[in-house]
Amino acid sequence: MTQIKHNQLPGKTVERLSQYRRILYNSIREGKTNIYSHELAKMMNLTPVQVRRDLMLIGYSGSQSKGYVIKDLVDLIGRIIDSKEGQKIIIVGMGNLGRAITSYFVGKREKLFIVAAFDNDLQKTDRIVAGVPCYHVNRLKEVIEKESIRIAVLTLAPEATHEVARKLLDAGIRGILNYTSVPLTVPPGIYLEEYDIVTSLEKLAYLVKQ
Amino acid sequence: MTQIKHNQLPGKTVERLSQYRRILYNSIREGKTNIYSHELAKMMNLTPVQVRRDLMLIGYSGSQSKGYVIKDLVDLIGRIIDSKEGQKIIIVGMGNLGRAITSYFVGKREKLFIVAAFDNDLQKTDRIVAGVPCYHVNRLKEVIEKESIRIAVLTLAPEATHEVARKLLDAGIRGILNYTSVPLTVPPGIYLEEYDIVTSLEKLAYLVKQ
DNA sequence: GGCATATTGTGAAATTTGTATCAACATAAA
DNA sequence: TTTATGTTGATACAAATTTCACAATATGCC
Repeated sequence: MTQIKHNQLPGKTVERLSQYRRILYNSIREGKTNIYSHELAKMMNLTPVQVRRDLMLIGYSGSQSKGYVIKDLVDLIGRIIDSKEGQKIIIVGMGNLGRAITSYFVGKREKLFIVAAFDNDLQKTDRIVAGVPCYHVNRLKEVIEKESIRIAVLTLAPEATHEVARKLLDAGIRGILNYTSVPLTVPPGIYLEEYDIVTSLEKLAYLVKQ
Repeated sequence: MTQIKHNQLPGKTVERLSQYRRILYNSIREGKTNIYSHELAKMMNLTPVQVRRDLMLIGYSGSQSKGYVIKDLVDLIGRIIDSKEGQKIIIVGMGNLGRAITSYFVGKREKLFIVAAFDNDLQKTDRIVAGVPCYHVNRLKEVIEKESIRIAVLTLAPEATHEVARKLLDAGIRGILNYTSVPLTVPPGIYLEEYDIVTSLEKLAYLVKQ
């Protein structure tokens, strides 16, 4: 097997790899075994060059006649993105959004597990919500440490965000996906992704207005 | 008032403007009237230069002694992002995610209105869901045209995505925010934003793994 | 006034991200 | 065998975005 060098893939490439793989899963299901860059590009709404560039970066080679072998490519993307034992994830804040994300996500990926949820509402805690055990937030550290959890999704009320984030880092969380409307700051070595629905809608509104 | 030239602001700048405004609302609530670039930068997790650059692009000037006048800045961002009469938005797909987004969003912005939702489940249609009237999808075109709706949020099952997108464009939708896991292609002049939770999580997992 | 300090605004450089071009090569058909 | 076609891989180029560096200027203090 080719020696892979993917020490520092561009962020956008990583995102596209995730999406390539999802599309390729579908292609496999349809019985396809090989795929050309222009086919994949069309399905992803990209240029063929960009597809080939991404695959070049992860050191995968196709053949001029048959294109890329889907199964090999999926496996390689898996070795790059997934960790062997899988990653555990927690959801903090089991309001509408937290529950929606949880039930949407559960079982979607082989190597990513939502193993716990947290809330400060006693109505929700100490029971199964959307298929996941929901604990009171004051047990964050305990559960994170016991289960060696590294990734947290924040879907809680704005007021509590900063305090919870601090506790998460203290407990050993290394990556945060922040869906609250409160921008966070994290120390070096901690990874943060932020996404806000309102911002996306306002951007669209701006574009449509033109 | 300064003549504004914002024909074609960079996409990233538009996103940040939306976020500046949200933060500035809070600052106003706390009684602040002026703000320096480095203060805003710190709250947003950016560099002061980037803040000043963005404000330069929208033609807003501050003073060396007092920084920026928050109220003026908020107003200016509003004139750039918002349209005077506001923009109407529909949600297509009232599953968990659709309902969560709707109830999260309702009332969040003065100039953005979720005016209708659609689903193909008769259990959900012709009633108020999360504060918004929910119609059957076969009434998409009718409602969109009657209400002059330009923006749609897609939170439906993957299978139906392509067909629904086609209908939306046919009915006159100009901007789509796609939360399904199916990449879309749209003709020129139509704006598309795509976001996928799984991709964000996989990216985080990749980063944390390093 | 004169000096130290702090802030804005901006041209230019650097970085990141995406695109165009083309040589090399495999296949199929003449 | 030769030619036409189509694809990959790679280099060069272009566009978008961020950061650097610093002039210009306002304020407060001596």
